[in-house]
Amino acid sequence: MGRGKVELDYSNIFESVEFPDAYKVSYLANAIVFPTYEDVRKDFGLVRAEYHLLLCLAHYSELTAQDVARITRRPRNSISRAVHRMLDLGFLKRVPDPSDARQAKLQITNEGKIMHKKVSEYLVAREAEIFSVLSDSEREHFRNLIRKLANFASTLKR
Amino acid sequence: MGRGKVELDYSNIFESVEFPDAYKVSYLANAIVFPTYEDVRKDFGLVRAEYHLLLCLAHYSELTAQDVARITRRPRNSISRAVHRMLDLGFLKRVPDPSDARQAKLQITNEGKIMHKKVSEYLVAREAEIFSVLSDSEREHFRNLIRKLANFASTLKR
DNA sequence: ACAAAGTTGTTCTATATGGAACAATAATTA
DNA sequence: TAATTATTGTTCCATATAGAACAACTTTGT
Repeated sequence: MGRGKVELDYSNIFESVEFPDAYKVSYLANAIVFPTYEDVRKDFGLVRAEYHLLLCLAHYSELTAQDVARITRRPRNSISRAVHRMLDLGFLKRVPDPSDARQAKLQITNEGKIMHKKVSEYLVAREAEIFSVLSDSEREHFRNLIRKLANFASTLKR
Repeated sequence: MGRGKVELDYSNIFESVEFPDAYKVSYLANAIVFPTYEDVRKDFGLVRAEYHLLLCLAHYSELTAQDVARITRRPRNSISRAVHRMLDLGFLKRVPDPSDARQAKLQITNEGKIMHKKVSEYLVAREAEIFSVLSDSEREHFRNLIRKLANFASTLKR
């Protein structure tokens, strides 16, 4: 008896940690959000900032790089790098802003929209999978709560 | 009129995106979770895997590096690197496992506990700040829902 | 009108990170 | 027992990422 390996319960820490709610949000980020970015990189060849660009410009018809940095809370230089690659890939086009020579307006191309559609379909499916553990009414509650949290987060200084 | 810059509503995308729930979880990760790791790095000198080690060993008296990798879902090599640094810093001690020469049992030292306490206090305060937007009953609901999601995430293959 | 301060996008650099391959050991199977 | 397969911890390497500094330009304040 007692010779075999003791199987650790790896989820004890969910309850015993000093900041259990924040810990589980962080855990979800590590377990789901970042692996998902990794999947997008492997399957579609886009790193995080690149996909963020695509996503933003699929939802706002015209943005500057700075806008995207603010929307996604990424550093400007990451977005800058991503813009060049997305231009090269033909997923974005860029037109100088005549009213402000510092900046340029970005738009998504048709190729970009096609890529966005492909990635989105993957992400929609992944969302469905993750949230399948919640009932409809639970999911409705979660939606409202996460909205509050996200809206609050969006007011935090960067 | 109409000459000034138009102020963009950066949170439109919260509702218009194809995967609004997952997007907001991801947004929280980018807006809060990762900046928090960054704060811990700057203020306490510990990178993510290093703090994860400390956290795990503050809650389980003895773990292998592999255990920590599984608990936190970090790659083994990140943990391995972190173990060496934490040993150097005197926050951990390591004893070979006589029953399995491949692995070693890790434990937190008193210095490690002190550091853990400092970082935890910071994270507890941060948690309180973030969740201050929810009422007590909302937070209670959120706690239950995020627990379900985290438990589900913990069953996903890595 | 002029100087000072702020903004945009960029490059350079340092570092955190993850994948792949590896040696040592243990477990499994023939 | 011998051979194969799996596991642990590690090193090496490639890359994603963020900070700092910068030039060009715009806005603000005097």
